[in-house]
Amino acid sequence: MSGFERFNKILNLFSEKRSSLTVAEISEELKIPSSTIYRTVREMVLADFLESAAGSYFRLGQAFIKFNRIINLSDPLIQAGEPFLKKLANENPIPSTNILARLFGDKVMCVADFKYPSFKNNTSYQKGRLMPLLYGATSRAIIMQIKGKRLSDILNREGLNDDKEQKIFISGLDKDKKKGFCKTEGQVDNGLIGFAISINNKKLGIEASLSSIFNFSDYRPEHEPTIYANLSSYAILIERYINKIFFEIEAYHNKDLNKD
Amino acid sequence: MSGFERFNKILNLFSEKRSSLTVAEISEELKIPSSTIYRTVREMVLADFLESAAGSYFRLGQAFIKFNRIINLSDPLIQAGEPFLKKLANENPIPSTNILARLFGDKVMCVADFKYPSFKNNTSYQKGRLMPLLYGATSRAIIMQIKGKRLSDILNREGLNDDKEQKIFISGLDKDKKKGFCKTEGQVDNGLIGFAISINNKKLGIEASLSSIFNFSDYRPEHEPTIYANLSSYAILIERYINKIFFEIEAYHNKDLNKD
DNA sequence: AGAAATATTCTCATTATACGATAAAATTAA
DNA sequence: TTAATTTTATCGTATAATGAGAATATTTCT
Repeated sequence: MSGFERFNKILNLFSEKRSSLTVAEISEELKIPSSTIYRTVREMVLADFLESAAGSYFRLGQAFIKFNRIINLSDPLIQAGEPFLKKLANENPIPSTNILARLFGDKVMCVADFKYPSFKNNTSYQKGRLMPLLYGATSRAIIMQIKGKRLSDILNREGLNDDKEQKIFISGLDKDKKKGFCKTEGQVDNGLIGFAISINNKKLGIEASLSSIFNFSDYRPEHEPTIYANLSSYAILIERYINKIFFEIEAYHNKDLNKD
Repeated sequence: MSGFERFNKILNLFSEKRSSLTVAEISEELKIPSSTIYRTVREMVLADFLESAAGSYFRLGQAFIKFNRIINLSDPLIQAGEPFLKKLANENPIPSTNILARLFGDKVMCVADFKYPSFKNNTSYQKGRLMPLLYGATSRAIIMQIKGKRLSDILNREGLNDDKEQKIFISGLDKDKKKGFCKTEGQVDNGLIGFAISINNKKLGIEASLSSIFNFSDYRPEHEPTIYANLSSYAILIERYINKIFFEIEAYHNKDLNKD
C-alpha cells in the first residue's frame, strides 16, 4: 500500500457517527501494525489533518476547516449561487429548502443550502453531504447533463447494471431533459417533494443543479408554475454569474502573461 | 521528501487568493519535476483532495467539504457553542459579530460565527480563518489559558523573542486573567472593539474563547456590564454542554466494552 | 480539417523511503 | 509506588516513490 493510500484510508475511517478513533482502532480496522499507524498519525497531526483528543483518541484536524473555507471563498458555483438561495426561498409560494448541488466524481454533493425558517422537515440535503446519484430531483437534474459512455459507466458503477433497467432510467431522464425540469417525490426523504433544474459550465467543469424541496403536505399543484418559474430564472442568473466569475479568474491567471 | 510531505506541500500552495494551479505552477513552486507532480496530483484527484478545473488547472476537491461537515457535526465545541451564538447576538445591546475560536497548534481559528444582520463591518474573524495569536480579545482569551514553558515557546515561535517584551505581554495577560475578561480595540480590525472570555475543557483538549465584536462607533461604556454578563453566562452554558457531550462520547466509546 | 503546441501518462532503472518487528521510553491509571 | 498503556525510537529489508525521457492524448491555432 502506498503512503498516500494509507493516509486516505485513515481519514476515511472517520464519519459523522465515528468522529474519533484510537491508534489501536485504526490499526485494527486497516489490519496494519500499530507502529506504522503511529508514525502516519504523527505526521498527519503535524500537518493538522488530525488532532489528538482526550483519552488517546484522534479526530479530524483544522486543516479541513481551513481548506473548506478556501473552497467556499473561491468555488465559482458557491460564489455565484449562494446569495440567490435565500431569495429563492423567499419567493417560493410555500416553505422550502433550497439546494445547490454538484457532481464530484460519481457523487452528488450539496455545496450550499438555505432553509426557509419555518420549513420544518430535516432534509437529507445539507452542505457537505454526499447524496445518492440515482434518486431525487437534485441528482437527476445533474445526471441529466451526462450522456453516452460516461453516463452508462457511472450508472454501472452505481449498481444499475441491468441493461434493460438502465435503458428505462435513461429514457426517463430524456423525458425530463425535454421538459427542462425534474420533479420527484419521496425518493430521498419521505413526505418531501423536490423540483430541480440543471446548472452547468463546461469551461469550469461544473455540472450542478438548483433545487427547491417542499413538504408534500404544504404542496398544491397550483404552486408548480411559480416554482418552475423561480427555479429557471435563478438558474439563468447563477449561470451568468458563474460566467462572469470565470472571466475574472481567467483575467487573474493571465495577468502575469500580460506584463510582458 | 516523503510522499505525505509532498502531498501536504501541494495543498498548502492553495489559498483564498490562489485557488487554482496548474501542474507546471506547482512543479515550479516546489522545484519538483512535473512528472512527479502529475503522478501525485492524479492520486490526489482520485481521492477527491483535488479536482481538475478548466484550462488544466486544479483546485481543492470535495474531500474538504466532506470532512469539514463531519467536523461540524461532531466537534464538541461547535456542537455546544454554535446554537448560542445567535442568542448572544440578540441579547447584546448593540449589533455584533459573535465568535467561537479555538487554539489549533500555534494558531487561533474561528470555528463558528454569527453576525447580527445589521452589523455592517466585515470582521477578519470568519469561520475557518486562522487568526493572529497575539492580537485581539478573541485570541487573548485563549492564550490566557496557557502558561509556563508552553506559553513562552508559543510566544517565541510567534516572534515575541525579546525577553522584556515577553514579560510585559505575559503580565498584561495576567491582569486580564484576574479580571476574567479580555477587551481590545482595533488590534485586528480598525474601528472594531472586541470582548472575550475563555472557554476550556481539559479532557477534550479544548482551549477556546467566546467573543463579541462591535463597531466602536456604536459602543458606549455603559454597554460594558451587559456585554460581560452575556459573555460569561453563555460561556458557562457552553462549557456545561461540552461536558455533557463529552460524557456522551465516552459512553459511546465504552458501549462495546460494556457488552462483555 | 490538419499541424503545432501543450498537457498528460507511461516506462524503467535507481535510490530513497516507508515498512514492521521489537525494544525503549514516556505517559496514564491503579 | 507499580502496573498498564500509549507513544517513540531503532534498524535491516523490501517496496514503493522518484525523475528523465519517450510516447500519447488533448487542446489550440491556422
